[in-house]
Amino acid sequence: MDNQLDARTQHLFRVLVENYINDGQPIGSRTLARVSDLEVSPATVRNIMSDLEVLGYLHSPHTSAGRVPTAQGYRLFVDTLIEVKPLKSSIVTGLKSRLTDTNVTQKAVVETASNLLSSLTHMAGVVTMPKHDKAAFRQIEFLSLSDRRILAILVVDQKEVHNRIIHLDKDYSASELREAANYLNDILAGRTLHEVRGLLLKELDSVRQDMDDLMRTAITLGGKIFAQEDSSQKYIVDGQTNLMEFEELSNVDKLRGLFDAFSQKKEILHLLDRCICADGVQIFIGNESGYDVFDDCSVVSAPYSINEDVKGVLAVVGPTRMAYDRVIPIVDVTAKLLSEALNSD
Amino acid sequence: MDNQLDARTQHLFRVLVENYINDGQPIGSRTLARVSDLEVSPATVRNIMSDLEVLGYLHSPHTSAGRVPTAQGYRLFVDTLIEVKPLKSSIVTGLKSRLTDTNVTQKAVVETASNLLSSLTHMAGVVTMPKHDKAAFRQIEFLSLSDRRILAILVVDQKEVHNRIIHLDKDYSASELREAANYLNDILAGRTLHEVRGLLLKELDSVRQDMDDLMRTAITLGGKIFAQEDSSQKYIVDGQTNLMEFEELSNVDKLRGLFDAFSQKKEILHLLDRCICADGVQIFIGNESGYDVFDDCSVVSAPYSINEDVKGVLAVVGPTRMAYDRVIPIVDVTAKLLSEALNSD
DNA sequence: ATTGGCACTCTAGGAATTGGAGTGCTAGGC
DNA sequence: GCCTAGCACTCCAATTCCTAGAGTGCCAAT
Repeated sequence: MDNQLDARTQHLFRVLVENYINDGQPIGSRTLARVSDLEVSPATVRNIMSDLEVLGYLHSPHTSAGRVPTAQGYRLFVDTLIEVKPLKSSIVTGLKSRLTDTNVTQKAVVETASNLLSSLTHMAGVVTMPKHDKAAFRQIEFLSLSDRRILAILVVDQKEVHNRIIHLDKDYSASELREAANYLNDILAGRTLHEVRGLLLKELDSVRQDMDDLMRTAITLGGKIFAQEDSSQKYIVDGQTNLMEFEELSNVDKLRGLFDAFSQKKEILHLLDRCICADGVQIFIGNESGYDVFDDCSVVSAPYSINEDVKGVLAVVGPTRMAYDRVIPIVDVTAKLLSEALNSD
Repeated sequence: MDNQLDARTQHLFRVLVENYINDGQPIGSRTLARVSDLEVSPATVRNIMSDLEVLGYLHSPHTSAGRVPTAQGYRLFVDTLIEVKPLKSSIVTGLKSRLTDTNVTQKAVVETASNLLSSLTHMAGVVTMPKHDKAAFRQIEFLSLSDRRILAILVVDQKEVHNRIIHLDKDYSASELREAANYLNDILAGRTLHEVRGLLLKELDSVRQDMDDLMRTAITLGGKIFAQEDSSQKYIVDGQTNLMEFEELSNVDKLRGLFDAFSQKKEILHLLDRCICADGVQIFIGNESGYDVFDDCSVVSAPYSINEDVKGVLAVVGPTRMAYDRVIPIVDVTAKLLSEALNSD
């Protein structure tokens, strides 16, 4: 395909996309000729638009309705034509101050980020919870409940706390539990959760008579804990309802599909997982994401990291017709600030 | 107002409401005469319907559209005419088994309950998290983070764990923290959180030189922890999107209002708090709740308790035109089973 | 290559029409 | 006095028809 558009064509295309993004109406040749500030007649513009349509960048809803960008058109726009507007520094400062409130848990920070994304963009904000694989084990405690059930409290990194209930085959005394905890704390100190998991699984395999009771107990308990998947919620959404404002999504069925996707989480997580390896802002336009529910949506995402390690992804979800030039820097900056905020722990 | 309707009128009214609930179409006199199994002509039915309209139980959307129940009509129906269908015992068993999975945390049980409510009714299910005021203090641990920040882990009742980060004015050594925790564990053991809060506040007032350092430290830390409001989410919603299916709510603005209410939580919490003192199932029909967002909705709620103390409320939210005879027992039974499930801890 | 002109297409919206559903009223029957 | 049949009336929902407006595509002229 002839990828190089001549300068005038590019200009017209950009003006068209910008205008369409602004007011949502298909743009006709006359309008475009007027707003483009070029001294050309509508007829000329028509020819050019016709070319662009053949190339797959534009599309007519019907014969007499002007043109709108296709997904491919948005892609071209975003990749080569867009002029990203940097955020006002006052906004950046505001974001920063709301994110770096050291008095809150990681989860609260993530919720704030999600909220900021959605309120700045008037679309839906999504932030995945930080991955814990590389997080450092810090401490474990056991508390015995009734009936051979034990509450395990696991502290990770600086301030994340997880608790799980495990069932046991036999009773353990309080002191046994304390000693097992001490033992585990000893041998696991400073390791990453990933290592911890591996270690325990290996040891569990080789539980033999030559271990003393203490070790056996400890390994058994530890194994049970790390065998469980962490069932806590994997991402935080905010501003879902903003999506109801958009006409292109006002079809109740589409909306329902989207909302269900948000609450089932599966598809969205898959999509976001794919963004985690990208370097900066990544954009999925319309069907590019590969998920039907997002057919009329775009997702603008960026990974965030803690101490240089990528730990999660944040994203904005909205209609394909969104103000990319505004959203991209918002996502970009929020990701950076979130990284900073979590780093400082 | 003449409150006693004659038997035939009651019968007709009930049939009308039941039919309207079933298929959502306004009922005309001819239809009603036919389905009511009474040997009366449509004209007679018309007269009766006209009376019911004067009394405020029915309403015509327009001149030639049959009639639908008003909120007051639903109220009459629910209070005096309804025949509640008991749940099949197989369903009850199913509910029970899903709720009494002892391997999970309180929060998970509440989430399950919410999910059951929504999936059984195809409407939205809401369950408040158990109140903790009367919950027993069990144990507290301190973990020092960097920068004079401390992670406090608070175990309540049998298996609820809360963690908070507190800021301090000076550094404490690990052993100081351990001793403070021990001290607090000692003096607070077995008390309710309510008592604990009161106790600490009182002591905090009278922190004087005559206390030793240990006590001062402990009281200060404890005070800081219990001064913070518990910011964890206060209720769990499931099946919001089910509400999109109902034509009477398909107005995007109404739906948006509802969804926003769910995510802001404030109004819904107020409403549910009012139910907490009721004894059994309570129903708010249309504007009875006093909140505009619920104008076209009904809320069917019931409190649940742990060890005889009311700890929370669960509810189903749906359109006023809902199958009360099905929903009421579902809410009722779920509340009882949830109580049981949480009791057994 | 660009432009003006013109015929053509399509849609959104309004006006008019029609059939169906249901009511309210009245007069007559039990 | 209650019930009923009949009838005129009302209103809505769906259909059709029409028109104005917007925009295109093509062609011939520059």
